[in-house]
Amino acid sequence: MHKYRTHTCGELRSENDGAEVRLSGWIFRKRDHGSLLFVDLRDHYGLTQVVVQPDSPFFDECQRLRLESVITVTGRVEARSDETVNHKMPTGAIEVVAETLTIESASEPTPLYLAGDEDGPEDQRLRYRYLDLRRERLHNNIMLRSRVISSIRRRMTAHGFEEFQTPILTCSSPEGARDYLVPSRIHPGQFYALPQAPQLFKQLLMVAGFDRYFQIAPCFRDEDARADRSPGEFYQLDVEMSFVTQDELFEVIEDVLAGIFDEFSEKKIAVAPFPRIPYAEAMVKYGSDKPDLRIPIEMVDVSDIFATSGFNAFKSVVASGGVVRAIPVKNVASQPRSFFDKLVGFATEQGGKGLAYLVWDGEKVKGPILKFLAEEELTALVERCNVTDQDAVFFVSDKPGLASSISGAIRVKLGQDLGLIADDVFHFCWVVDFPMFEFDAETQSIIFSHNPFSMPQGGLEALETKDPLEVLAYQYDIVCNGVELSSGAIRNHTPDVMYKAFEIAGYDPSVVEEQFPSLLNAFKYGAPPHGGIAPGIDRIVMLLANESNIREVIAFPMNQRAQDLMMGSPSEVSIQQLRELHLKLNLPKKQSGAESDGSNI
RNA sequence: GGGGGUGUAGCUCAAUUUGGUUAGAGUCCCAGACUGUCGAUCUGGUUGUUGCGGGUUCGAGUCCCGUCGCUCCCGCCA
Repeated sequence: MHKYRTHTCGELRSENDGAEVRLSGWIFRKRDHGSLLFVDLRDHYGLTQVVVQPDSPFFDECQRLRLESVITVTGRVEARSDETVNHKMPTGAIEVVAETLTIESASEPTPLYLAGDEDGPEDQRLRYRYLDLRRERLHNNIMLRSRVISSIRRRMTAHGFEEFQTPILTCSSPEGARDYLVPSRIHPGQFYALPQAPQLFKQLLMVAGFDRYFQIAPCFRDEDARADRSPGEFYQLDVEMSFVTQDELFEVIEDVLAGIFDEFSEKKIAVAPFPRIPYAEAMVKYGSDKPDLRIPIEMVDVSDIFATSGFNAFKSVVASGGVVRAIPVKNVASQPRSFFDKLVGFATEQGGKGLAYLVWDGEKVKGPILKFLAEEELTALVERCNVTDQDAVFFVSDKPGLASSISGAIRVKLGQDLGLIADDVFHFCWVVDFPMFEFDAETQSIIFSHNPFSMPQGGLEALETKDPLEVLAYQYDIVCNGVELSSGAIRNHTPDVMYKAFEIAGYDPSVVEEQFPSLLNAFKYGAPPHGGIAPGIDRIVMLLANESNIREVIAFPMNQRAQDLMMGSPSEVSIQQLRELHLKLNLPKKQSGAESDGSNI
């Protein structure tokens, strides 16, 4: 008989009745009847009830054992009598009557209670992550993650992709987020950087002729956390393809993602091809470049109708380059006054100057701005917004950018408050045709709006002849239920277009040569047209696991302040280590309090 | 860097309007009882710098100021 187990704790059924078996696992729960003891033994695979009889020599010992102790039990499988079958457990038809018991590892009382549904405090959960991971929900999330990644590998390989590794110690790049730096011992004063993404390497692999690349790639960015953004590091399904058009790439990614979501979720998935929404249209219709298409509300521009109206507040905004966006909502005429007032308050919180609205209630139209509108303007609004009885239309008027973000926030809020967001569906879409450049109000200059490596639509000619702010890029995002899963692009693979694009963004050719020497040089020796994308693995698993915080799908996450409470990182290092690295600390003056938790480093 | 929420026993939470005796309950833990439970049950018991520091007051968990932790958001995230 195997030293530890003949079966797992999720395995035994009534067919095993009478078998002599051995199980090992953790004591999940105990029910102590004084002269009869039930132990629910748990391992990775499940739970099995073990019965300890009063005449067992180890009865007292087992009684004293605390929950979460690890034991090995040898005994006989017995089918339970009809009244004692537990239908809630897969192994509920049997139990194991213990004949011998070995204590592998006794447990102290645990700082987290593992047999309940309630989460403990976040810092305790992180500090004792190995205990939290024993709980079913988290345990399942991590297994889901493993299976998703394994399925991704199968699917990518089936599509003809090869998996690569790229360096973790690389060099700092001038664009993007803050880098994590690693000092060099051999080269005093010089640093490696951890890659924010393997962007340059994957493009160089295309130049090297490998054709179809993928990697489950760790990415490191020193940026602050959000609920859906783990600080420090995260994983991408990094993809790059040669000789590919945008549509071909979409087809591959749609197949992989739809396949994954179909395999690992019961929710409905909008079938491929996913809708393709131009960026400019998304900003008007949904007020966002990551629209949640589950919300059945679409905004419309009504600037022209108000431009000539008697409502001076809006009229003047339009006259000075602003817009008016209408948010039509079905069946809200019977909502109380407070519903409308609260929404006006919300609009102000979002930075709006206010929120106008009209309500169609039977024969009557109501609303604070009604008196400013002529009959034909009202008719035009009804037509433009597809208004029917009992509908309301909200109006936001501001500069285009603000109007989009405010109306977008209102759209999401309405979706939530009115319960319009179906939670049994994954609604994917592509947002395409992002602008190549944008105007930076702060520096009063033109900057890259996404990344400088995208191919401008129309190529060199577009860059040379069009208004830079009108040039679109082969730059796209894939979005699911309002979550941005990834950006991607067809890349610019020619030096002359690269020089020109950087010139428009105010960079001298020498700057391009200095900052991206590897890519630029590589492109001088024959580079294939190529493009790619890099969906976030953590976010995909988060959606599939129905979790609202990304920590719930990461085995060992950091807290919001980028600390690993379990390992105690980041931490101080010895003077000797610093000396070898030619570093001298220059710590901030203000050392707070006696509390020494390393947080002021 | 800024804004919001929160902090009471190991854990989950309570403590009445504007502040009033020795800060309670469940769970965990400890002891005892119990042969069919499955979140076992029953009896008894231990557990507190009310995050920390200061202030107002005859009196502070409660009010004020500061500070710290956790968290959500903004900034940031090619």
